[in-house]
Amino acid sequence: MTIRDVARLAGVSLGTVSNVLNSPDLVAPGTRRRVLDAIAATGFVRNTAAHQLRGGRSRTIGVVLLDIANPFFTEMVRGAEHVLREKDYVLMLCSSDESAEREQRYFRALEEHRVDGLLITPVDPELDGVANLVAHGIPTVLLDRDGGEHGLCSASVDDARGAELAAEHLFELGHSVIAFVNGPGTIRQCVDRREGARRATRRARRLRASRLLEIDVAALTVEQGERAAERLLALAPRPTAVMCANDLLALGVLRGLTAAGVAVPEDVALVGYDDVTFASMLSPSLTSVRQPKYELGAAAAELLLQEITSPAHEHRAVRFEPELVVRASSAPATAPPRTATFRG
Amino acid sequence: MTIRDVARLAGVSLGTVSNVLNSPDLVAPGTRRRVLDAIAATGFVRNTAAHQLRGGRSRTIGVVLLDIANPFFTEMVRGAEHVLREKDYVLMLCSSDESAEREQRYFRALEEHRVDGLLITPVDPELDGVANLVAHGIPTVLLDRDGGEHGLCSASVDDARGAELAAEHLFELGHSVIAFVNGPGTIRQCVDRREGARRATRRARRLRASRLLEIDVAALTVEQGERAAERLLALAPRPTAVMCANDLLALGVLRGLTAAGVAVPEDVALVGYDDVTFASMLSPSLTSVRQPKYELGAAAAELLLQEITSPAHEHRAVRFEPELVVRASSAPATAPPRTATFRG
DNA sequence: GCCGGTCGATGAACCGTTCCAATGCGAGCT
DNA sequence: AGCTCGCATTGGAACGGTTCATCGACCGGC
Repeated sequence: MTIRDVARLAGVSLGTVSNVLNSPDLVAPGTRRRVLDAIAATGFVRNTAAHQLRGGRSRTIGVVLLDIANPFFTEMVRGAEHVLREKDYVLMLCSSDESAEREQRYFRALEEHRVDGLLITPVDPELDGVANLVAHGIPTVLLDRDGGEHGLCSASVDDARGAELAAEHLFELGHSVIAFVNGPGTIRQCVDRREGARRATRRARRLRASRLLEIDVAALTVEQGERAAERLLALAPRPTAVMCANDLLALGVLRGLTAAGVAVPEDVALVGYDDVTFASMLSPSLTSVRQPKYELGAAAAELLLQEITSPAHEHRAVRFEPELVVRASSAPATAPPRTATFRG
Repeated sequence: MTIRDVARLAGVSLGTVSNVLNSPDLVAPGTRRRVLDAIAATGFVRNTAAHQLRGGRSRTIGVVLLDIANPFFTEMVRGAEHVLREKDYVLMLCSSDESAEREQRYFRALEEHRVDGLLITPVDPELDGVANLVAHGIPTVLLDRDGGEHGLCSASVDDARGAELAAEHLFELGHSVIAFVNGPGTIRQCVDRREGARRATRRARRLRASRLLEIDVAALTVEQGERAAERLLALAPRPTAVMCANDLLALGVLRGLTAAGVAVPEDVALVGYDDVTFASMLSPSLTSVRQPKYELGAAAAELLLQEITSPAHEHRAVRFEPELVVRASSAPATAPPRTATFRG
């Protein structure tokens, strides 16, 4: 069913049908009626490819994520989708699964599809793959990465600030020795969060003796958290509070401590990071740092729309503030600290 | 950068460039070299729209989900993506958010984009919106819905069987009175799971006195689970085992029982459904019914590929078996049943 | 009766690629 | 030399819409 079939049925030229579709006010009401009837009768569906070929936009946005099954990313996608569907955009969603080669393949495919813009969580922190796309003039916005230094639009969260909030919270509760169970330095987020925790510690030290004991683990998993709990119990001085680089680690620590007979929050206060869905469902419910995921995606989409519509465009790196959600797992320090509770 | 620019630079006709791209063996090695060099020099990227217009496929699959932020769906998408990316397909992902109107809008957009096929979790169980697409001849496969009765391909899980497994497991552990905390009858899954639980109960009754106490709640949430726990404790005869229509309910029940001083699994055995990530992380770790989500998506994608490539195609409704994952929350019944443990 | 202007409709060019019939050319055969 | 054959390459039509210059009809004014 083409525009030509519609024209024939309505007894007009194909140009007129096109006008009915694109600028209806140019067409006389009677003719317009007849054409619309013919469209309904034929079940005509406009062909985006032809539209696009003649110089129009593709009404398509490419989204390349590290992992499509990760709720953090999908919540961002949801935010982006809600913004973009208002403008009749459709998302082409690709999961690079953290493979640079696969990412490159997808970039290529999206370029061939002539997407109007791209939302990317890049595999390579140096943005090698992305540079190519930008050089080709495809509007691009980074997700969950600061693109400022590369002159790109981006929407990201201040990870240092999040860890700072967590540490600050624990110091303010009266804890003076805090353990920070952190992931490997190869992960940017871990590096940033360490920086934030240290910053808070430096500030706390001005008020009273304060220490941050850093415990690095190999991965951000529950199992690693359980192992970290064992190491925690052997520490001297023994921390009365623990913060973790993410909620899975925190859950592991919680299990490890509970198994060893250490009560949370009575003996040790615990704070996670990410505020995943189940954080609020644990017993005790977990204090955690929430990232504005939906807003992140929505903001990135807005930036992209701006970049698409206005060619001369000032690149902006939007940075969001994380939020500390205080729940039951973090209680004030008992005075004096009940270090005796630990079984070395 | 078009194929014409490449042709000019290489000093050949545009037909030759097309041949280099599509059937390289038709072109003399020397010429091929020159053309490839020219392609590299110009940075030429093939335009899918033009390709598609000329009669090719769009290499695009539309995926319409109820909720893109729901891990159940995204895990399916991951399975589908892994299959489809091997064939150089890109996914157009749309979240209907359970709105029929929005779903319809997306269907329309995907049709205009001339997707080669569709993967759908339909909003309307009667498939009103989908019928239109099928009539237009767009290959369509249903996800997580049985399409057999509508003559459609589909990949779904046998929900009745899952609940049957759960109930069977509890009866086999020696429990004779089981409570089933189920969601509203407007949700297909809840209806099917009820059916399965009843089936298992009928069978258990042949061996010895067995009862299924059905407790219906308004929604599949943690909060509703907690409320259900209160109702559970007031039941007579008192169940020694509880199965739930999903893991959130189970978590709520767990919290409710624990708060009332009832121990799981010592006093009451507990089984969930879905096996969400945190099910294994709870204390006690939750016995649950796992659905082969990834396989579901992958199978749907395979079916779709078949339907796309072979025009005369026998529609198939693939049905997966769920799997019971036994963990710590379900223990054998103590004999005689320690109903005294309950505080009415 | 002629002119200018407006409104509505027309049709051809164009977008970038694919596909196919046609062409050119050299080798091999009679 | 004339012919056929095969290979490499070419040129142009086609895909389905959009855009725009153009055209025709009609009306009012002089």
